[in-house]
Formats: sequence, structure tokens, C-alpha cells
Amino acid sequence: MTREEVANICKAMSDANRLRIIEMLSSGEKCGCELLEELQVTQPTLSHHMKVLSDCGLVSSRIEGKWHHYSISSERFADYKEYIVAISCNKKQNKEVSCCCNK
Amino acid sequence: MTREEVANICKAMSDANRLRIIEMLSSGEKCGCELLEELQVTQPTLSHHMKVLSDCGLVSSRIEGKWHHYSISSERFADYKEYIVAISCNKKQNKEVSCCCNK
DNA sequence: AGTATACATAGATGGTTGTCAATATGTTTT
DNA sequence: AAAACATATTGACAACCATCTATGTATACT
Repeated sequence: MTREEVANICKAMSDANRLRIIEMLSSGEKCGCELLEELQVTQPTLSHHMKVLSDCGLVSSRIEGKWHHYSISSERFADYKEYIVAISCNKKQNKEVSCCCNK
Repeated sequence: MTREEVANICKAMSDANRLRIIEMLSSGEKCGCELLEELQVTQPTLSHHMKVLSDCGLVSSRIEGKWHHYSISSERFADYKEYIVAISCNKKQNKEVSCCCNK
């Protein structure tokens, strides 16, 4: 997973409404109308958000008649998790660290 | 950590240059000039990115003379990780799930 | 066939973002 | 004091974003 892909996923998750959607999907797939009931947005806005989440690969959908069932793409999400968890954020920050500028 | 805070952190991480910065900081603190050498941006642009990363609490800095040493705020990052890991992305997607619309 | 429902698309709008050049501020060195 | 260095701020600009209204498309129900 490239850095650009991670950036795209982060961008998709950088909106509170889309985070709410992901939270809802984390308990299992939901149809659009069900998501719409919870969020304070119009239907076209929800449609836009679902497109953003789908385009970055985070969410996949399954059509059944007139209903679209959305769910988190677990493989894709696992790759993202892996990237985040790999950021170690070293605690032992040596205060006497040599700077690049000490020439 | 509120959903808005997570969204802000995601927004800060939604740029490939800033992700690169975070990757570099994950191996320990770095001064601005050191980050600048790696990235293909001007100094004001780097300064802007560091402000974005600082404003969301992801990065903290330590001033030593004319050098600013940046590092990942491990507590803040841990909170973010916790949120991400908590998203379970349920694999058992019951195909016969009852839709909200079955009235 | 006609109506209702679920979702997508198009177009508009106000706000935000990443980037740069120019300039300012503060620190170290000579 | 002057020059060099590290970083921040300002102002500008093109690109992008979240949202809405209006409309289109497709499916299901009566």
C-alpha cells in the first residue's frame, strides 16, 4: 500500500459524517436508507460520501433490488491499520540527539 | 477522543508530504532543516505542514536555539491508533440481513 | 400503467487547502 | 555590527471539498 493510498484513505476519513458511517458499518453492513436516517444530511450528500469511501477502497457495496448494502472492506482496512500501527512513535527521544545542522 | 478530533487527525494525515514527515519522525525527533532536505517543498510549505501536524496534536516540538526539534506526540497518536483498531470491520456479513426498509 | 422508494448525477456555491514568493523574526557566527 | 542560518508569517492563487437543490434512473408495489 503506497503512501498516496494511505493519504487517500485518511482524506476519506477526515470528515465527521464519514467517520460516523464507518462506525456504523463496523457493526455490519447497512443499506443507504439506514445510514441516511442517522445522519443529518440530504440523500445526495450521503451518496457523495459513499462514493468517496468506495473510491478509496474502504467500503464495498452489494446491490439487492433497489437497496445498496454497504460494508467495510476488511482487507483494505487491515492494510490501513497495518500502516498506522507500524508508526512506532519512539518514546526515548534523546535530548542530545545530533542535529543535521552541526557541521 | 471525539469523532471531530479523529477527523482532524485524519485530515492532517491526508497529505503524502505530511505522511512522509510522520514516517521520518517515527524513527525519532528531527529538526526542520532535516525534514526540509528530504521533501520537495519550499521552507514556508514545510512550516505550514508542521503547523497542521502540531495543531491537531499529532506532533510536538522542542526549541533549541535556532533549531526546532519535532517529534510525534506518542500519547495523542496512541489515542488515534486505539480508535482505528476499535473499528472491527465485521467479516461475517449475513447476506440475509434484514433491511431497515422491510416495513 | 402509475405511484412510491432508493440511489445517482449535474450544477452551483461558499469555504478550505497546498503551494509559492516575499518578507519578518529570532539565533548563531564572524 | 554584520552576515548567515532556521523558522514563521503574509498574501496570493488555483484546485478541491461538503453541501444543497433539481433532476434522472431503476426497482418495487398496487
